[in-house]
Amino acid sequence: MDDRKLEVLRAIVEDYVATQEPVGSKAVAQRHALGVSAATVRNDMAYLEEAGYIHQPHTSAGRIPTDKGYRLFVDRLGKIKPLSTAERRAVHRFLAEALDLDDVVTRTVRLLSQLTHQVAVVQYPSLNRSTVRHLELVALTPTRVMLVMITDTGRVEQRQLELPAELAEDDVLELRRLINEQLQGKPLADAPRTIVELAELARPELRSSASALARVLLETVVSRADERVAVAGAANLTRHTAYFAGSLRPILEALEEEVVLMQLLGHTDSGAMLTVRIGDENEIDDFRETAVVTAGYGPGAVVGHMGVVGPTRMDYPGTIAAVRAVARYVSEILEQNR
Amino acid sequence: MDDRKLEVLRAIVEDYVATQEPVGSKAVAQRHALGVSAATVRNDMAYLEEAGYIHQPHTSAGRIPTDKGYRLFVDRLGKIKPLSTAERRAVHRFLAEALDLDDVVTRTVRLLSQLTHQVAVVQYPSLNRSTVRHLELVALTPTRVMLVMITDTGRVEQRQLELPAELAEDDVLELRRLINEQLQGKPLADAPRTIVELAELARPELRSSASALARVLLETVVSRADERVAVAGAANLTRHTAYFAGSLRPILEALEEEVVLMQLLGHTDSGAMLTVRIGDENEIDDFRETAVVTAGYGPGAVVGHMGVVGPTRMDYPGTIAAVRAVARYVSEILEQNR
DNA sequence: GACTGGCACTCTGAGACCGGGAGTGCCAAA
DNA sequence: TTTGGCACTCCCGGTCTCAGAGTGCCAGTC
Repeated sequence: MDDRKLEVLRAIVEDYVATQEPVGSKAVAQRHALGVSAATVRNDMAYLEEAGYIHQPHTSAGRIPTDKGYRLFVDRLGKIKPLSTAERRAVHRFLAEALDLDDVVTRTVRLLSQLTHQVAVVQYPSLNRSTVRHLELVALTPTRVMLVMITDTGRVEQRQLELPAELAEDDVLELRRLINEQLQGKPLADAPRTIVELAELARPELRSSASALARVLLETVVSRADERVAVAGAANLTRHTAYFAGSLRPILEALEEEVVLMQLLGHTDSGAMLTVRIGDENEIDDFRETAVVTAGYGPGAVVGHMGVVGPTRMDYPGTIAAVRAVARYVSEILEQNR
Repeated sequence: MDDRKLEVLRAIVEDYVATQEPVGSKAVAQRHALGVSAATVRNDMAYLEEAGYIHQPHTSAGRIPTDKGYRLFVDRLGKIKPLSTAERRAVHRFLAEALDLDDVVTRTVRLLSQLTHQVAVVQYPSLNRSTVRHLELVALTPTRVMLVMITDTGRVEQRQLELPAELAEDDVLELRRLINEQLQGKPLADAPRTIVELAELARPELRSSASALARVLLETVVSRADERVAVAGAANLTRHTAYFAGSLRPILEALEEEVVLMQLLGHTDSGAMLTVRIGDENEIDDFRETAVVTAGYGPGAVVGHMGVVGPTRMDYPGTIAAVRAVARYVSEILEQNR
């Protein structure tokens, strides 16, 4: 395809994103100093439409990019526009103040939504990809203990459980020592194997308690594993109220379903640090009219994902830059806290 | 005021809530076997309008209740309609499965929003009204500890802090003993006084660490105190999209502001177990077009609030019944777990 | 005095109609 | 390959009309 045709496509995408209105040949020829007349642009547009990159809502209207058009724009045309230094500084300052992981996640999700004016979604560091830093047992009553697990990413999970037998103070300490010996420093993905052996290693008197513990640990690691997600900026969806028309409700509903959000963030192109999914590329039906920009984050390896959801007619260069910058900085913070 | 006039008002409220359209004299006379003609109803309506309970969007339209009209309805006319036994059983079953407090709150807020088809808001048990069950110190590194606080309502707060000096294992145990001695079983509202004395009670070598701990404890108790709130069912707002017209965004935004939500739940009529605030009765501007139904909950004394937010044209009897039932059952659960 | 049927009046909302304007496709010429 | 010109299409916003719903008021009845 012609270089100029690509320029025309870029012009259409940029103008449409800016004005929210179909853009005509005349506007393109005038505003984007292509050095050709509107008639020429019309020819190019006819080609682009034929090829499926743009379409007309009706005869005698301007053109609108299709999903395929946005895709081409993102892949080849959009020059990522880096954040302004002021923005960059604000991001750093805001995130640096975070006290602990919860705080980091909460601040991140707010920041992302404000920066992009879209809905932001941040996954807590996946337990599967973390290692155990420490396990603590707190006796609440003789038969009730609280299990606290702290990972290298700073995530803290806590569960309470009822024990089959009363435990003395020393017993608690022994169990604590035992589970820490078995799990400390180990990646949680490998934990299930180790956990099942726990009961056997305990003194006979502690067997039943140890296996109760093991059961809860397994549950925490396996079933609850990735479920935590933070969302912010849902109000931004109303900016595009015309766009989403009647379909606002299903999106709001989907945003409250952790499972759905995990899918949304999860399907990342292996390898790529940043993924953009546009319209029909989303496998979840409710998001067929949206674009999703996600990035992995983590100290070294990826331990979680974050991203934003908006209309396909979004400012891709700006959004991509914001998501990437924030993901990188959060990774740095996790690195430091390790 | 005439008994029949009240009946007319009830009819208008009920029909308007059901149909979302202004209701005329004929409809009232026909559907609500009042035994009088439409003309008579018209006279009553003229009176009700004069008195400010209803109004006409324009001449030649039916009548719509005003905030004042809803208020009268709620105070004197709406017979609370109890939940069906099926619903009641579902509530019990769903909440009984909760594993810990987080789970209770999450389930409660979902339940409320599903039961009422509105946005539900649930405050975590206020720290100010809880007592300390246990405090735990977990050494993460020689100079970093995690402080875990567990209250009688099952709420768990955890914070990490950097210490000014290295601590030996015994030191940690001693500090733990110290803070537990000082705080265990005490209401957190009284805690600040006790906390400031902490440092003085510690051995000289531990003073600096103890005061760092005290500082974090104070922060947790005072500034973070009531800030936790859970929200669900925002998607339900779109049901009333016509009603909220352009004002959907501010409401969505307000729902993400914990401070605002706390105000919304906080201003409860002293004494009353259940509060209904209609339209202008809400002190927060963004909620001037909504109705808010809130109830306190807690084992014995009130430790937190929950409620729903919806359009003033809501099903008050049903909503009130649902909020009350759920609040009661959550209170029971907290009672059991105490 | 309270209620009722009748009637004239008002106002909205939906549909029909219309003209301007934006944008197109195509063609012949450069 | 590009361009200016031109006929054509279709939306959008405005005006107009009309039926329908609902009212207020009045005079008559119980």
